[in-house]
Amino acid sequence: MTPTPTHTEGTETEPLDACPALAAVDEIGTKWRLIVLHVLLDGEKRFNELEQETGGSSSTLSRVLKELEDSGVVNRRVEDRPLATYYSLSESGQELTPVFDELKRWADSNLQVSSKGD
Amino acid sequence: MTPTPTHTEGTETEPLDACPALAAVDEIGTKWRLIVLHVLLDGEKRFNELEQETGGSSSTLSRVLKELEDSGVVNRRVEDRPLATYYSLSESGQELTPVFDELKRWADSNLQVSSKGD
DNA sequence: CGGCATCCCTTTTGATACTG
DNA sequence: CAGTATCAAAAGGGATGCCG
Repeated sequence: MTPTPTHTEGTETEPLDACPALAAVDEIGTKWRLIVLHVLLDGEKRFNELEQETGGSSSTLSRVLKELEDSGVVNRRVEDRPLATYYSLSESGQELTPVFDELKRWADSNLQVSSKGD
Repeated sequence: MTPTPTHTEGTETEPLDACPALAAVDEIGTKWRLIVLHVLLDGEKRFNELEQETGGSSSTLSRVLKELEDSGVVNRRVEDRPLATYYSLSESGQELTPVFDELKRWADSNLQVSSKGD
């Protein structure tokens, strides 16, 4: 039965990008972007620090950081004095906090940190 | 995959594996997993429907579905009568709702469906 | 130190074809 | 319809080296 599925809008085109959530997934839904974003939630970091805290290589960081900058979620600030580059979350980037907050909550409830007593 | 944080555990600056959010990213933080999860949030779907609604190929769906089942976020149900397989979110999977809800909210506020024509 | 280019290996994804 | 296997292509990611 159910010849009339209410969810079938009859759209032949994949409205994947038409859905805000999917659009978001497309923008930040990759492992490294999420990792970098998460680290940045802690505050402004230098390229150097990101490498260490994320465990990613410079090439990877360089790429992801640029993607994130392009997406407008990350801000880059160059300091002349000590001559250092600082990365931080932009306004929209910081608004991702609740997302990570819920993710963390979910993980805490449904995932187990497993045996970390190694 | 598996970032394998082989960094020096001597510092407490990179508790990547100790962070639940990162563990979650590791479990569901991939494009296809997020897409499938999102579609499943709409309700129980057949393999067939998932292929069309996600736009993924059978091999990709098959793989991702299995990963999700393995993670315990997706449940598989085989119906004998019409002989059909139904996929749905498990308890933990459904608890991802707030995550996607926040993600959608973020996208709606910070992302714009913008120019999708060109 | 920040960042990029290059080389190269690994993972992901898709097409296609085939089976139950 | 559901699901798998194989193969080839693409993207991801790391190591190294180099330059500002």
